[in-house]
Amino acid sequence: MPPRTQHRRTSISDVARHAGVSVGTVSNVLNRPDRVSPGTRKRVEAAIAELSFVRNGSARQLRAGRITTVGAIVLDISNPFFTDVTRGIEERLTADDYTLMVASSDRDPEREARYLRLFEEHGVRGVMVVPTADSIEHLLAVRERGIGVVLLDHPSPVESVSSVAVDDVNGGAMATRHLLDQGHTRLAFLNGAHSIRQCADRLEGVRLALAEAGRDPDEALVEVTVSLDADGGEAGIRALLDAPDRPTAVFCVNDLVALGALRTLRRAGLSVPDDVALVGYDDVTFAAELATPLTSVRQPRHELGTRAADLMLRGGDAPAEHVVFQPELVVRESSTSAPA
Amino acid sequence: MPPRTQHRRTSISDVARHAGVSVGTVSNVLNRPDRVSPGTRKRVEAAIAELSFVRNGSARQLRAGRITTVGAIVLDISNPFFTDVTRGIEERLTADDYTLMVASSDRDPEREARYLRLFEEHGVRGVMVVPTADSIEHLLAVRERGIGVVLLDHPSPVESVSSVAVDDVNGGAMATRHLLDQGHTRLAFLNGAHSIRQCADRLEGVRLALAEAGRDPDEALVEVTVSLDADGGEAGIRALLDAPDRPTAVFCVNDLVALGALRTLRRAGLSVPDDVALVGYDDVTFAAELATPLTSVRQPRHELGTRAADLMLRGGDAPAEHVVFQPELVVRESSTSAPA
DNA sequence: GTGAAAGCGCTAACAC
DNA sequence: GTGTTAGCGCTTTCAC
Repeated sequence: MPPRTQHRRTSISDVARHAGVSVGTVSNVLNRPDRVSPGTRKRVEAAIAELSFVRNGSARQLRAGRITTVGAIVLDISNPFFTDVTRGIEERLTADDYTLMVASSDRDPEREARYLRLFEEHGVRGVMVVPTADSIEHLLAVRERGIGVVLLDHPSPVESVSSVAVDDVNGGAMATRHLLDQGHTRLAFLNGAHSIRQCADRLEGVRLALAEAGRDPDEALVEVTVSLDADGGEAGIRALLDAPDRPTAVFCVNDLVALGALRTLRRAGLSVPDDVALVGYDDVTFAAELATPLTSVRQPRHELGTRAADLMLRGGDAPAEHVVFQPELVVRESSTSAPA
Repeated sequence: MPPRTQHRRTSISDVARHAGVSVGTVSNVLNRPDRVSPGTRKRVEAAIAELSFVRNGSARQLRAGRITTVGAIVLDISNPFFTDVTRGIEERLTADDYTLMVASSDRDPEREARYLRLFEEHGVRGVMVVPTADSIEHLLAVRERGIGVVLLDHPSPVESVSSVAVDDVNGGAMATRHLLDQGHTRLAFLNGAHSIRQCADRLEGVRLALAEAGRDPDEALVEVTVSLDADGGEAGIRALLDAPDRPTAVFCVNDLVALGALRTLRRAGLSVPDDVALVGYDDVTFAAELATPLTSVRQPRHELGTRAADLMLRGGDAPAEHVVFQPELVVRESSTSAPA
């Protein structure tokens, strides 16, 4: 049976009494030690230690409005992309002694709204959000109430809200140009639903690069809509294998999809890259570690986070900024042979 | 220039004034709506909407002591294992309308202590901690102050502190027995530092299984100490390849290490599993998706989290519990041919 | 350098 | 059913 003594938490006045000083003095020791004479300070510090006093953050925040907490809402915390972004945020915040509360919306606008309210109740100084929907009305409302808002991995639709994003159009274009450079003419794109901004943008980039090369996107490209995981990649490749005019190159909207695609191609007896070239997106940890290392579009995940936190920590009166990072194509074996 | 109006947050008394009622009534609408007549309730709700009022959580908590926040400190939030554990925790907490604050200690006892204090200041009801060190003195101190403590992925060294863990000794033994069953006689174990409890335990399991089979662990086993990532696996295999008596089976302390091992074996022209059988640990998402699907020891990550949250949410006077889950061996191609 | 006291926004106990 | 009010623990003037 644990001795979980449920007595009242020891408060600043307990410490004051124990040290024979006033609560104001204890508060000074805690917040402006230089204002207190060394003697009393020692005494108060001893009392704090003896009673193992821990400040009540709620009271502190209620009184002082001193807010050192920031919230972040990402689409899916188990996605390595967002994990790395989060770490970037945390690293930057820690440097300024801020704390981060993270939540995952799981692409559900209701969950996003729920966490948003929760963070607001907890008096966060600001929130960094990967929006689930294109509308950011609700975020503007939050901002009206004096809470900082930074859009994560999403370009801002309005001038007044800061944002940090990666150029997905260019990412799609880079991947496509690379495949065209390798001599491929029939391309497939395993993509997610166009309602997901990243997917729509990457498609736009693909079409752009095709047009650039003088190809008609409607002819040179087969787009297959799949779920954003390995099963999606498997289904996508199955659909392509059955088609009469098999593409020689497949671009996948993320690395998990590419993983499923790779597996399925191999099982079908096709060689990557000799029969089919493959390019993924995100450059997750294991992309380089696969039996056939995967060419992938790398995004500056960590920097995305640190930069977002940067924008968050600037004063509320600083003008909004819209940062757009450029992705980088990491070429590996999965795309570097000439097509058969 | 954002209109970040820094005026005072609208409070419950603003709402009361706007609706022409008292603060008590507004509070009642918020907390016990049934106590309020439908007419006034409507009016108050309208005022809340119009002023877009959001409750001040600090004041609420300060007054009511109503604590619905729980903290979790894991070793490394970017490790898929801990991500899944965290999701399990969150899921369970959400069901009871609790909120989770997550932090990553990065195996640094100082960071652990820092977050522990922070959580305590924020008045969390309890903390779930994967301890960085074997000592849990500091956690006992926290518990003394009325805060619940549950050890995560770590068996409790004391009866009075609840814990949730997975049997790593058995996990190591299962993997080893499987390899022995396949006819292997010369085994290697790519392991981490023994100061990490999981590593020490898994080694114990390996030796146990060898002894069980009548083998002398010191003879039948080569242990190589590596870093807990893919580079570690690569280095480990390199060391083994140079050895005179190459093992025919390699057990890796986690799947990332196994990934590096797999890659390096292939590059050396060795077939997995025909030349060398391979077993990993954790059964991460991509284990099944590799060109040679990886046999791995699966841990009930999600359940580990939900169970820990369960223990956390029980009343403070419930007796401590020590839950130990059993891992499960997931057999795939990387270990299922007879040795060459 | 130190103490006294006001009050942050809220909930709950108690009047009416 | 609704209003009034006392604090929760803290920071911060403002006296002394």
